[in-house]
Amino acid sequence: MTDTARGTSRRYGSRPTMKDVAARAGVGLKTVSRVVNGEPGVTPDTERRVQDAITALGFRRNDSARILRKGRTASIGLVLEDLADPFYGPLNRAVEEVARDHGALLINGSSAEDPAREQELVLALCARRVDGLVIIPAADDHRYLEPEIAAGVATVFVDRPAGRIEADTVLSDSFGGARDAVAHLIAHGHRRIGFLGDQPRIHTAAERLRGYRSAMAAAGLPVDEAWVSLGSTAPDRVRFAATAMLDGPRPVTALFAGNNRVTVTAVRVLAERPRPVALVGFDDFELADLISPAITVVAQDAARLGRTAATMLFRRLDGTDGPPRREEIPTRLIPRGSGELPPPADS
Amino acid sequence: MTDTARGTSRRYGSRPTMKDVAARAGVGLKTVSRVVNGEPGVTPDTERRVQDAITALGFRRNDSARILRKGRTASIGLVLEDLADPFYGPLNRAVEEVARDHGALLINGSSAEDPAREQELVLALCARRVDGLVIIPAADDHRYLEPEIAAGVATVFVDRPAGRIEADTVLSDSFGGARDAVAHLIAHGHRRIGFLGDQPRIHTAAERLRGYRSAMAAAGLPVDEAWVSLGSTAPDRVRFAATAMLDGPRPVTALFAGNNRVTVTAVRVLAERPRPVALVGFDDFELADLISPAITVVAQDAARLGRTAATMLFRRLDGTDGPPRREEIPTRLIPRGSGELPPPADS
DNA sequence: CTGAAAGCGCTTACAG
DNA sequence: CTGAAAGCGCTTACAG
Repeated sequence: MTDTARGTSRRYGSRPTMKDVAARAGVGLKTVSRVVNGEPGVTPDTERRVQDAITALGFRRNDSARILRKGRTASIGLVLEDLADPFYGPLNRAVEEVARDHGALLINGSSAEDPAREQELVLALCARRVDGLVIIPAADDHRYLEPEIAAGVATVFVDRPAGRIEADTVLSDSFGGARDAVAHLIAHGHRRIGFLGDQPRIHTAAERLRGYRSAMAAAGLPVDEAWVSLGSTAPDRVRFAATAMLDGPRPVTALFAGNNRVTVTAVRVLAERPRPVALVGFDDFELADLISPAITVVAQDAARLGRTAATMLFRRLDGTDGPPRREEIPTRLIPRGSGELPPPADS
Repeated sequence: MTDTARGTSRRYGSRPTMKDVAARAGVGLKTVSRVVNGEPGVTPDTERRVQDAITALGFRRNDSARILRKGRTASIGLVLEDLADPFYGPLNRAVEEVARDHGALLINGSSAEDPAREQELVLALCARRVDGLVIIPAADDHRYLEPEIAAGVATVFVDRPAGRIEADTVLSDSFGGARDAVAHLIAHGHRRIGFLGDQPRIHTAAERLRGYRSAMAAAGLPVDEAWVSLGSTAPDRVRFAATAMLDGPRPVTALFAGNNRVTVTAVRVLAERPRPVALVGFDDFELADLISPAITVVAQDAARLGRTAATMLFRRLDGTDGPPRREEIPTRLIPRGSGELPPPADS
């Protein structure tokens, strides 16, 4: 009886619609819509009949259809470098929480640090008509987003700035954090300090290098270019670069590692060496305090980066106008031991 | 001129549609659809006119509308406990990669270990008509999913089994891994071994406890119930429980920690104590080898869990029928030092 | 309080 | 090769 009322529509994979519910309850489509959406103007009796039909048929409103009609999709996209990178976990979670507070779902994906893949993913999200985007960019040219932004897709860049367009941005203070880290090493007596950084086309890597140079210059210390190595964070490359600095003609007595992955490899390299070398790493990581010596770091507040970006996004969606904004999140130096090691007496 | 052709539809926030493109190119709607979807049967000249209109208007196909008509949404949902937990990062990424290979987007969210929130999130995803779901369950009753599964939503549970329904499932071998860990400690001379586990209603926690008991029994060792503590993974609770076992009337000489968060706290507790205590942790974690002593772990292959689950999901979507399947992913004991410490001579 | 008609932006099935 | 009509499952605007 139930099935017949809906014709053949009970076959596996198909779902009842409001039309089916209306037919079963013996009411109009709009009345079902009213009940489903809790709108007023339905008698208790009618409402109950509709509710019964909903339960009997296992109806669940198709939000895709609703979205098509309403305009807003109540979903936002988050594009980051790698969902598996622990640094982005708290950021991801923070964006999710803000989205949830605004009743939105979160679609996310990894760019794998590939500009083409970033663009493909971002445009796929735009085709799905996400209301907004939070992007940790891999590309350095985002002009491809201009038509989308003009069409109303709110966009906020986090962790790294947008390339060749003006957009809302939330960044950590990479320059200041790096400067503080190197100044800290200098204050502990170091004069030859190595910088192990990420690829120079990445904004944060460039900023951290700038902070390194600024601190060295402020202390009147010359920088031997053999002490600066930027490139992939692949362990082999970092290991090679660190070893070259430590065993070169003018060996460094301290290392500043430009991000968490570099720090991890640096820790491994230093653990194998007979004499201690000072180390400060950009980015905090779990158990940094349990390694011996405990690792001094410049900590970023990844959750706050995400929260700030998502909040900015929803503010735009709520109608806040005005020119693109840039917010900077401070970093914090956490001394734990490795950054307070003195240079060797004979250096 | 361009704007006039589309009437007022160029206002901020609105987007051109195929109808707009058709009008501008002077062709029918269906011809635009053909060009946009690369279907055959369009003369090069017509195609060029349509392409020009697309470019001029900044048209991007609305995939939400397309989805409504086509049935499949080309998106899947992933519900896990906490996007910020590093254990789930590789799983998340693996699911994303498989989804991407199948042209699907990934919507994900955290249940925060709250059954109500899991259900709310899962049903929201069903309302969006995701094609399938990968769920790391927080709830222990999933009958709420029965109508959805009957309606064709493919569902795979990972890391923990579904509650009170039959469903495809991918699990790590928690029992075997725990048994191996405890047997390893026994082989190194321990007879009084503590188990620090997660909440007993979590399946993996129960399985690991079962593995602990099995290994003790197999070696003919009695278990003092003061050596078993299950509960929240909050550091304070774990610290309290570990301390009680270590300082009790029959002090343990070794600890088996039931997951990564427990292990981290256990490491901290042991680092503060004068004499070494053996430790094996379930779940590997970064830098476990750099702590002193390096931490012996039972490693799960989280990426493989995710890959297997997502592959199973798309196989169902591709039409594979048959009863629910269960796959078990082996674990691997990695001796690094902490699990090979002998008991104290006077024990 | 209730419902029929039109429309969101596409695709499907069909006819020329 | 091309396009008009119907429909996916909802909501909006309106009329009774």
